[in-house]
Amino acid sequence: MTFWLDVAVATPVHSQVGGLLVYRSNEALALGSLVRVPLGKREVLGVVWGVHNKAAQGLHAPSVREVCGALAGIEPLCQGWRALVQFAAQYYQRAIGEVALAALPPQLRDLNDAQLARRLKRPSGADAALSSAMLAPWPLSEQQVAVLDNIEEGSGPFLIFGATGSGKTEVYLQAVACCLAADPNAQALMMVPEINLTPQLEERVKARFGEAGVVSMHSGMTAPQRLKSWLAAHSGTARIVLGTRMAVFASMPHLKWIVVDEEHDASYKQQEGARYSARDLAVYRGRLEGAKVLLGSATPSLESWHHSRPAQEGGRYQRLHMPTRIGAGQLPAVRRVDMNHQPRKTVLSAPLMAAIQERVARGEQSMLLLNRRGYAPVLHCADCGWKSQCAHCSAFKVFHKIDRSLRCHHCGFSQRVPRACPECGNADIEAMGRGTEQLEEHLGELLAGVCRPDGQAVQIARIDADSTRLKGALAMQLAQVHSGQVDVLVGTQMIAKGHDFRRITLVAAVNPDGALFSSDFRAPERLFALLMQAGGRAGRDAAQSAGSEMWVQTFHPTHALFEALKKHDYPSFAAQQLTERLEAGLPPMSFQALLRSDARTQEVAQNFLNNVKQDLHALCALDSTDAAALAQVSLYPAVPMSIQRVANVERAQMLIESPSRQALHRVLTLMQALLHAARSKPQHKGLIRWLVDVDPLAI
DNA sequence: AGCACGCCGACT
DNA sequence: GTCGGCGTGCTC
Repeated sequence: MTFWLDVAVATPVHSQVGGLLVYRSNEALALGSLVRVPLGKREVLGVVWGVHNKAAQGLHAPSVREVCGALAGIEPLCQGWRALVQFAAQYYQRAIGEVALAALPPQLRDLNDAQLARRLKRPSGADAALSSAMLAPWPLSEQQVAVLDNIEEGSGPFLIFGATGSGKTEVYLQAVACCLAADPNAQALMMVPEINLTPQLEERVKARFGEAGVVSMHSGMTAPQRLKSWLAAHSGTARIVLGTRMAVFASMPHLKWIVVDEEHDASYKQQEGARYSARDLAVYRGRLEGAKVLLGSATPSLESWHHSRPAQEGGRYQRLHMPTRIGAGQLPAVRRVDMNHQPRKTVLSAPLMAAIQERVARGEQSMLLLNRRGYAPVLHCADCGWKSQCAHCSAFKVFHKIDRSLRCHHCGFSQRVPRACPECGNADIEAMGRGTEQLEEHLGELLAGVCRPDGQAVQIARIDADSTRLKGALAMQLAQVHSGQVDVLVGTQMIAKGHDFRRITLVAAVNPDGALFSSDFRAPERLFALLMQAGGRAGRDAAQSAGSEMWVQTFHPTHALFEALKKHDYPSFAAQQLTERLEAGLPPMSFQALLRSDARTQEVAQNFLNNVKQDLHALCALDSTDAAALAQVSLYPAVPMSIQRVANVERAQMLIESPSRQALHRVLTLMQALLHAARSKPQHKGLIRWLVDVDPLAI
C-alpha cells in the first residue's frame, strides 16, 4: 500500500518549492509525525501535514520521492500545535514548513537515529510533587484573592492591569498552581519578554514548583538543553514551560494555561523570519486549545487595553485591576525639571544633581536613563562641516571614547577615530550630542568629591549594550548594583526592564523628549511604559518608597504624557492616546502590514513594490470579491525606510493599512503570488529580498 | 536556505 | 597545470 503525503519542510518563501512537498510512504504515518525526507541531495526533517489529494492537485509522479523514515520514539505533534503553526504561517505570510521547522529544536534536525535514541533513553526525572505549590508562601492580599476568583470563574483572555509591586507574579503562580493541581496532566506555559533579564521569575517558579517539572525555552540555551526541554514538554513530563517568545510554539499536548508577563513588551514581536507576535499567538492558541490566557502589565499595550474595554463596547478580554502595591509601598513622586529654565546646553540640571548627591550621602542608589549609547552620536568638523557619516549606511558613526573608535550601530563597521578631520585636516573635531559614555564621564566630574556615608568616593557604573557585550558581564554588573557597590547607575532602557533593585530611590530620564514628537506613533506609548517601569524600580522596599522619586528633564513639562505620568495614571494616558489613534485611523483601530524590499539601488527597491501594487490592482479588477477587499485597503506609495541604506543595501517600504483585518489579509494573500512572480522579472534585477511584516511595531 | 554546477585569477 | 572565488539554479 502506498500513501501520498504532504510534508512540511524548511523551504524558504522565496524558493520555487515554497509550499508543502509531496512524498510517498509504504506505511501509514499519522499527521504530525516527524519524518526524514530526501530534498535534492540532502536529507531534511519534515512534519507530515496532510494526506495528499491527488485528484485536486494533479500528480507529477516521476518527481515524487519516498519518505526515508519516521523519527522513532517521538509522538506525532498534536492537532492543536499544527493548527497554531498553520494559523501563524497564514497570518504572518510565511510557508508552513518554515514556521513548523523553526518551532522545533534544531538538534532534532541534526541528530541521527542512534544519537536521538540515546537522548530519549535518558531519564527526564519528572513527576515531582507539585501539590505543595498550592500553598502560597504568604497570605494573599484581598486584591489578589479577588482577581483569582475572577480568573477561576471567567474564561478569559484576562488582562491583569497591575501596578509594579502589586503582586501580579503571585497571581500567575497561584492560577497556574490551581490548574495543575486540578488536572494531573495539565501543562502551563509562562512567557516573559527576555529570560536573561528575569532570572528572578525562573528561580521563583522553580522554588515553588520544583526543578523537575519546570523547563525553560529561550535562545540563550545550548542545543542539547533545548532538545531536552522540548522533549519534556512534548512528552508531557514538563508541567510548566517558562520561556521567551519562541516558547509560544512549544509542543504541549495538555496545555491548559498561558501566562504572558509584561505583555506590552516589544520583545514579544519576532523581528526576523516569520515576524510573529508571541503575545497575539498566545491568545489565539488559548482559544484554539481551550487554555486560559492571562496577560499582565502595569502599562498594557494599547492593543490589549483596547481589547479589554467593557464587553458591551466590544471588548473581548476581561480586564482585572490591581491598583495597590503590596506592603503599603508607594509609587515614586514624579518631579519634572523644566529645561527651558536651565542654562543652555545643560545635561544634568542643578536640582537633579542635588537630589542625586543627597541620595549618595544617604547611601541610597540612583539610576539615570539615556537612550543613546556611546560617547557622542556624531563627530563633526566645525571648519568644513564634515560629519562621521558611515560609508555603508545612511547613518552616522557613533563616537566611542572608551576605545577611541567610530562605530556604526547599523552595520557594525568600526574604525579608529581620526586624529584630524579627514576632509580638511583640521585637528579640532568635536563631538555632537551625548550618549551614555559621556553621561557617565560628565556625572563623574559633577560628583567628584561627593562621598558615601562610609567615606568612600562615589561609585558610578554604566550598563548598556556596549558594557555588557561579553558573556556574563550583565549579570556581574547587576550583582555590583545589588551588592551596593554602585551608587549611581547610568544606562539605556535595558536597565529599566525587570530588574528588582531594592535600594534605588531615584530614577531619572535625562532626555526623553525625542519620543514626544516622534514620527513613530507608538513612541509615546513606549516612553510612558519605560518611565512607569523605571519608576517602578524605585522604592520597591516599602521602607524606602516614601522618599523615592522619578525625575524627568524636559522642555515640555506640561505635556499630557508627563501629566499622566505624574499621577501614575495609565488609564487617562491610554484614553488620550486611543482618541488620537481613532482620529488618525491608526492601530488598534486599524490594521497594518509593511511590505519591505531590499535592493542594490533605491530605485529598484521602490519600483518592485510599486509594480506589485499595480499588478495587484490589475488582478483585483478581475474579481468582484477581490475588488471589494482592495477598496477597503490603502496601499501607500513606496518610500525609503527611515534608515535608507544599511551595509550598502538600499531599503524601501510600503505601508498597507485597512480598517478590516479580513480585507487586509485577503489583499496580502493575493499579493504573495504577485511578489513571487515579480521577483524574476528582468526590470527588477538587483532586488535582493522582500518581506512582509504583519502588525509591524514601527513604521 | 543548502548544495550543486560552472566559469575565471593566484599558487604548490 | 590545480585550488578556490561566489554567480545562478534546483530541490516533491
